[in-house]
Amino acid sequence: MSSDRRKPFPFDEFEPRWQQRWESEKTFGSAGPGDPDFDGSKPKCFVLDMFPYPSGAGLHVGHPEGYTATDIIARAKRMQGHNVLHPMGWDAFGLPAEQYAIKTGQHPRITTDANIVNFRRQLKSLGFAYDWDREVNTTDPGYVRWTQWIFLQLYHSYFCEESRKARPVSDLEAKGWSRPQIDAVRLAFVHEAPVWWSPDLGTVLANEEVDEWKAKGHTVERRPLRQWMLRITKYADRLINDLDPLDWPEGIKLLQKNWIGKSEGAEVIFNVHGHPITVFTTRPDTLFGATYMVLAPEHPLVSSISSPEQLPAVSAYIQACASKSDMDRGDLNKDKSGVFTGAFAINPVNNEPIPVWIADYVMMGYGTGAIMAVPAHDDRDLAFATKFNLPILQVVQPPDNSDWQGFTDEGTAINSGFLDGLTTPAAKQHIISWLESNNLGRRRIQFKLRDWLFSRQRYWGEPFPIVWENGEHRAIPDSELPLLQPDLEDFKPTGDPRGPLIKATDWIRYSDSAQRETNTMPQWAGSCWYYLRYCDPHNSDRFISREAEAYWLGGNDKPGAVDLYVGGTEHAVLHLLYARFWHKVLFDLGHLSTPEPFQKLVNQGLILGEDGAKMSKSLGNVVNPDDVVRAYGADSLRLYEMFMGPLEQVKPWSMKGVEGVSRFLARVWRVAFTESPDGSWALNPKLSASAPPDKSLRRTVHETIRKVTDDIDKLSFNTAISQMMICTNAFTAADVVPVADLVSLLLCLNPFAPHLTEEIFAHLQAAFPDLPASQLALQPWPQFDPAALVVDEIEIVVQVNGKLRDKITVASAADPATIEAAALAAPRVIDAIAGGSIAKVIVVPKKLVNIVVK
RNA sequence: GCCGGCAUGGCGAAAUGGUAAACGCAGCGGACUUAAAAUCCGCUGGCCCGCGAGGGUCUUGCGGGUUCGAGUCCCGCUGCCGGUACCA
Repeated sequence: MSSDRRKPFPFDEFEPRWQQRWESEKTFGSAGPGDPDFDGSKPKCFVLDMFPYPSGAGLHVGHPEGYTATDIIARAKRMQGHNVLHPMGWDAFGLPAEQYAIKTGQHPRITTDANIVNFRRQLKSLGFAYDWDREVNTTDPGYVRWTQWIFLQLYHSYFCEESRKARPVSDLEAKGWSRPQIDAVRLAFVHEAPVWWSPDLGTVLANEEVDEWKAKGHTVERRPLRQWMLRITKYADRLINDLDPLDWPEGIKLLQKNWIGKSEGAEVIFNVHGHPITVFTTRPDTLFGATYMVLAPEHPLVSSISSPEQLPAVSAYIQACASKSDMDRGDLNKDKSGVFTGAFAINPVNNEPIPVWIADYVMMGYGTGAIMAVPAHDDRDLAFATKFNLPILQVVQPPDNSDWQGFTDEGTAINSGFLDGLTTPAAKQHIISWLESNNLGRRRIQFKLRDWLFSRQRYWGEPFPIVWENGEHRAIPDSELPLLQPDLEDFKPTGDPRGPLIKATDWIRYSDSAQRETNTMPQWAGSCWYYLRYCDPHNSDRFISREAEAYWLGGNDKPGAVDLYVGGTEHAVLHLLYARFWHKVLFDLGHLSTPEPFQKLVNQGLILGEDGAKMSKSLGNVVNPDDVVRAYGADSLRLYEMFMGPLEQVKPWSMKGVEGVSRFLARVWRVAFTESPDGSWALNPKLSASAPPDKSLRRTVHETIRKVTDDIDKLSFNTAISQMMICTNAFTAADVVPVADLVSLLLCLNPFAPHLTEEIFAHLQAAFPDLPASQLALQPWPQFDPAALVVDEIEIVVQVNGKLRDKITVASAADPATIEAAALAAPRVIDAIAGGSIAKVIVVPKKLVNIVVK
């Protein structure tokens, strides 16, 4: 006895055997341009998983959910005649890997490699049809080289405002631009600004990452540092507009749009004792209602405009804000604070003086760091004005005459001079024209999106291919790529904002007068373009060959390159935004033929623990895929995860459910085999190659082919599996099973449960030599016969006033008049309409009759 | 607060505006077995009527509406989950 539980079918024997065969025969290799077996006549299909972060914990059951879904699509598409690209790789740089290495005291190279070995073993044990020859690892020198090369593409480019595209900075050099002018417009640039610095992680973080690491218990503070930035804000418009033609969940599109945060409004220039101060507002129509102005405490003009009497209070307030951690600012959300500067601004529309305050509810990082406060029609301004007794002046009349105080929607302008009587949108247009013609302001579109903070003070990431000389940066030549990080015994963060690479003195020295940049790139760098590398993973001349790019990523008249991308929602605004940005830059520069990376995106839902709570070590409800494979087999795990419910839905785990699908697979097994008294399996005698056709069985089989084909297309795997269960139950109940029908089911089931179906089919091949010689996975997808679906008679439901009263059976070809007559003649219908008069009869062919009685 | 998503049996769920609950889990009964497991067969939303076959009636979070007909479409709520937050 090898196990405490008797196996319902010998998966533990045949699953590893088939996995070895697929590997040694390279069954799922995909040939692209340049490869020997390439067949360019087949349509391509690029089916992509979000590659995992190889953590020390190994795979959890959430990984195989998305991976099984794409595996089913990839296998089915291959059987349907597509040339399928279905690869896997490792997102192996980054903070968690380095934190793990620090914790275990081992070099991140060692721990990362060990984790990858474990992940690869686990994925292979699930029988995924990956082309393992295309495996990529973001930490491989051959990969790092091209990550750095792409960075240099950004470094050597600027955003051309006329063409709205990235262009090489050499264009600007040709026009005679100076070096500082060019540095000021590069897509990759150096900037000194307040950034998010985490003292205990010893690095800065991107805006998008801050929450994640705070949630893990790390502290984050604001600190001015010189950093590498990527000018993603130039792409804000395109990143919003280009979402439209993508087949993404609307919720994810919205999340990105909100993150980019486009606001249309105006800049208005106020005069404050000779200093022009510009504010940004989305409601220029309320300018007459501005009763005070607020500057961010960090605003550069605060000290110069403050009156001598107010200066001590102002300085104290600025001091207090600076020491306030970000957390405190968030928590004290609604409780407004602020100080009067003693200065007055002149409202340009009516020359009224209004007091200028500073308050931390205005942030330096958004807009101009200054606002005009309209307390009557803005919640925050209202709270502030109420607290500090500032005047509140109505300038918008609500359409329904509701309370104007705190009314923030659109209405009609009042108390607004020349704007009076205009609707909010009309007033906006009018005032903007007025401001522009008087040089007092202009139309302005403002985004929430900030430029991407791209440098980290860490060891485990790609070094920047940059050297510094005489305070000026420059790129190292492509021939020096990849630039690998030096081998450091001690790679721990130092707390020095230059990062741990500062310790590698030999490595830093580039020449007598030039030193290397010591910052490294964030984890996102590698994941921004890995899908491109899969198309041509071993190319040492280019990041991807022109031919491979055109074939795998272009050519289907869609903006998105990858046909299907499946992964979790957690990347909605990080990876998915960054990758789109890089893709667009490479597209602009002529390296790619599509403007978008991912045509169709699907988010798999979270799998919860058996108790309905999120799986976590502390709750002890984590399910390890290895344990499930050991007890039930890979096919059962795959099938269960697809049978649980719709892919996108959040759903709880159930071991009983795994047992249920495992029982189903055992029933399929027993259609093919019967158990001999000695425990061995022999071919089921009810299988027949020459069975007389059984019409109802045949109909079930063809209905199954039809439904499974449709459902796979819709990614509706749970209902496809239901149908295959129905078909299997029909086989179990039948006295004779035609081999061809069983093979049809096996073909349908093969993408879901590849090991079991191949094993059964191999035995059928031995017994029935007429069957095709190849594996199921290499055979064409089954076609259903519409004739087999035709039935002679159908049941029609008869309703009276919408209530089910009787059922009648009619010939399937019966015309509506015949159906109506039969319905009216049904005995229980006659009873139901007795005493009333028939007002109307609705006949829905092949479905129902509804008799309306009065 | 704002923006999304969801709400159907004891549980996971299914249902192009057309028989609500397919399929699976759990439960109940039966066959096989000395017995158990496994397997196979059958039953399984609530209430009411009937010894029974069967029949009636109610039921998709709540309240309205559109329609011959609504789980599905529209309006208004409630609850849960996710995202986001002083973004002017």
